[in-house]
Amino acid sequence: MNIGEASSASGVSAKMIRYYEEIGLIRPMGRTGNNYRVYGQEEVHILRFIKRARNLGFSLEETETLLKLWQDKSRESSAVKEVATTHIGDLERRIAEMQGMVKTLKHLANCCGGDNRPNCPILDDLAGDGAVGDGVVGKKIRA
Amino acid sequence: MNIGEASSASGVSAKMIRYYEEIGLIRPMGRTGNNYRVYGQEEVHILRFIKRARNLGFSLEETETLLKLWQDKSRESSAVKEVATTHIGDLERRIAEMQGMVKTLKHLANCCGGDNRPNCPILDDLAGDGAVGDGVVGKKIRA
DNA sequence: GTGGAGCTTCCCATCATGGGAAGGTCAAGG
DNA sequence: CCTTGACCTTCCCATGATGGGAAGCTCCAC
Repeated sequence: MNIGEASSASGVSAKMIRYYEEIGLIRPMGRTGNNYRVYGQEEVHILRFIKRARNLGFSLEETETLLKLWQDKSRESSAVKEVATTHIGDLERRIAEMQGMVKTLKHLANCCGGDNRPNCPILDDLAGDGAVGDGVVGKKIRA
Repeated sequence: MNIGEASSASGVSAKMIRYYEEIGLIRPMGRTGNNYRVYGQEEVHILRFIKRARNLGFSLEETETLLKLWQDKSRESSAVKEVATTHIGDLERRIAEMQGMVKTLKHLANCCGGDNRPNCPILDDLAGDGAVGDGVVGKKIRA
């Protein structure tokens, strides 16, 4: 199987497969005489594992940890659970931040007529003349 | 006022102030004889506007739009409202995606004993042997 | 006059991904 | 046999927003 086939079989772009190899997330693949990478079912399986972990929002670093745990027969499932629960915490913190932003924005948008008059509470608030407060919704956009 | 003072008055790092100038988000500042940038209250005000928009999760591009609308006396507040509501939609989509991830992860973590036995439903699911489905929680991590 | 704090520009790193160029290779069809 | 097009290879660059740090200048206080 060439990289293109492995790509469509796993849902990971060829570009990313090469990148994952480059950063050591997956082992360098064997090559044919024409220097093409060769993949088998095993590799597709690994790539789909990675794809799913990424879909769940794990970083590549976390994915690497999970991948090693997956391939380690003697691993402790508590280690995996810890990675997962830490990640849940991260996600929930980011969700809460974003919900704060939405709440503030909705409040402002509700107060904003949206008509042709230049008065706009959204801009007034951003300019700091309003009373909604200075950055109360969260300091960091991304955790 | 030098850049350091403007930075602490606005909450925007000196590095970022220079960057905003470089990408044209703010006008190039006048310089003193020693080539130091000089800032006044007006500029601090603008920087705080930017800071607040960033805190609300607006991208720099959106912030630029808002900034122009803010400085345009003849703007229509409907334009501002549109930027805000679009942004609310973006945020809500991302929140929903993340909530899907959290739900799936919590389900998996609940099923995972977290003890020393190597059986782990989280890894089983990531490996694609489980029944939870293939990436149902959202294709893209970031919108 | 000296030390340290602050300013300048310039380059590099992050994280994950995509775009694209330049060149090799293979298969099919004229 | 030769062309065409699809595929592969490596290499460099870009994103978005931010930080780190080096090298060199200036300014102020002591």
